[in-house]
Amino acid sequence: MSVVQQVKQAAVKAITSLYQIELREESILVNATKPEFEGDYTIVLFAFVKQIKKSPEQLGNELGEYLVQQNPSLFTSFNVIKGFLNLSISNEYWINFLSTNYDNAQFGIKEKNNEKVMVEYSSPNTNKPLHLGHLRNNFLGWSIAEILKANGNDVVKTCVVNDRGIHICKSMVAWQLFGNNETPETKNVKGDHLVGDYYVKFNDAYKKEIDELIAAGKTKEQAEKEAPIMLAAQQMLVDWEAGKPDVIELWKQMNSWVYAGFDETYKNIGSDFDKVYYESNTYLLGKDLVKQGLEKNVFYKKEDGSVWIDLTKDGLDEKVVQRKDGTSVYITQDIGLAEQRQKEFNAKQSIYVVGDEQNYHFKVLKLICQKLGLPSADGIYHLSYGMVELPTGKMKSREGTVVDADDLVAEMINIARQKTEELGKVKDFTEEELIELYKTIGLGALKFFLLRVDPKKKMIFNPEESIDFHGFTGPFIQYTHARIKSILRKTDEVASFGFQVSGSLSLLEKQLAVQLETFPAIIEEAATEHDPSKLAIYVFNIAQTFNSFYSQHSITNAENEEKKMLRLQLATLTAHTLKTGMHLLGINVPERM
RNA sequence: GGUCCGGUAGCUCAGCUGAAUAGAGCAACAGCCUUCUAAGCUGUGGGUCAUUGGUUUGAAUCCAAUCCGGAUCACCA
Repeated sequence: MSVVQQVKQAAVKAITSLYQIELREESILVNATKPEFEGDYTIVLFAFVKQIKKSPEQLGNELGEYLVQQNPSLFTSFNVIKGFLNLSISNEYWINFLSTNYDNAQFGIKEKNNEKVMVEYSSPNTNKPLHLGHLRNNFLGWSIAEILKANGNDVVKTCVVNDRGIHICKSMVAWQLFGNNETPETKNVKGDHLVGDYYVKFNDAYKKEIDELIAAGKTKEQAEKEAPIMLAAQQMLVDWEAGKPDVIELWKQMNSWVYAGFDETYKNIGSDFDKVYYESNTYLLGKDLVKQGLEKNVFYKKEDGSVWIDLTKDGLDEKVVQRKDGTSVYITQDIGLAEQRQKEFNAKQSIYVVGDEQNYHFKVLKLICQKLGLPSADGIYHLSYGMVELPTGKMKSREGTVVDADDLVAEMINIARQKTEELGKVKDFTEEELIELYKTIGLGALKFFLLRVDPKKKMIFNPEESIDFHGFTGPFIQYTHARIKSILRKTDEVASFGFQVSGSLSLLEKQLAVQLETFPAIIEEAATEHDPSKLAIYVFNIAQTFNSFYSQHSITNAENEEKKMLRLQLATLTAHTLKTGMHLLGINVPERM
């Protein structure tokens, strides 16, 4: 049990027995004591001053006295300042905490609870390569899945590939028109980039045709509708749905190029999935649910045959769920897929990692599923994240302002190489080790940069100012880990030395121990709030505290053997915690750098 | 227009289930490498927490209004 929990429990007991008042543990506010005051944890008394009808000072003194008396192994002393009861936790408690946990590489990871969670993330379109926005999605999705695993859940990672629709047809048409049978092999370019290039070519040609039509006297609207290349794309979609063999073949061909490209990128950035769905297989799902919904009067039919749901009572609008021609819309397949996955996994939570532009969509999806009575409905959670923008505004593929994922990753690795070479600390590394290290650092910097902020906030990425390697960054934490490992490599005493420390802890020794002790609680918080940034901030704080500790205390040349062992334990547990915490963000930590 | 999200140091962000003098990083400035990795550490300066009003013993945090920025409200996905 965590210290904070123990404090709360003890406080509840104390208040009950002193004042005969029943309190819930949650109603007791326990904070870390501010550094300028004496103590480790602080109970804020104002909340129950009224109920108990005593002055905060009196209450604090009575409570403090009782707590110290009843829990001598936990509390050693207390002081009351205004409405704050500051409690000092005993040295023995921290020392005991360290000696029982320091060698546990799994520290912070919870036991399995067999609760199933589905995480859907990445979900790319097959008409263009991944860009910076997708990276935020992938890193978030992967991280939240790992965090939930660490919190005891049984996690299934899924991906829904949008492999059909008008946008794919655009790339196909452009390739037919301008491609000259070009392939990724003949052009020596990744398949997703090749297909993306034709998507751009389509839009260029489309724009040109519109201009020509306008010059010939058409209105802008007419021109947009009548441009031959757009008509060709629309025809291709019709042909695709009709299963026309040559269209299907081209579609399969081009998609296979894209998948080969995606696989390379995913492998590079560390994304993986337990199950991949393709919209070409799932886009017809949900039709039977529309029928059921009509029978249950959840949906209603208009005269023209289209099917709707009225969500005005829920503060939303009316929403179409089936077109008048009987075909389904986007949300219909999401409902169908939700049902299918319910049958497949029976997950308690379904987390959709999707940008905040779809907030409304997911509100509607959850409501509809609830109204249809799908068992998985209440567990639907939209992990909504803000767009990644450039200083100039949003990224626009048509304007060529998109930051390509592969390019960016390569650039980061390149910067990692430059900086590492400048420092010249790894001259004895083999070529393979260097390549590995540059990737670890470059990708670590990028992932940390994208994960350290609250997911729901939009963020600005400035490609001109490259991502920093100092301060609140991935490499800073990696460096701290490497430093510790360097010390531990030089000593193998830790595992064999059974010791008993009796002296007191220095300020920084204790601060580090106190922070390390909260790791399990931080993982739990990140999991319940679906927020990896909590973990990123925590890991940074640990590294910061360790570095201060490191600069003030010698570990291998400590004042005495006891201190040395204590510090080795602190360092070991710090290394484990940094490694685990970074792993949960999808970031590796090197042994040396 | 309706709904939702955001506005905290020059910049990027924590803090937002109310509590002590609002915190980090970057940038600026001043120090610290014959001692475990200086991708580090220490210190200094830097704030009308968008504005106004309210609730409260106590508000960056809760409520209301206003201003600014964004998203969304398709028989698109």
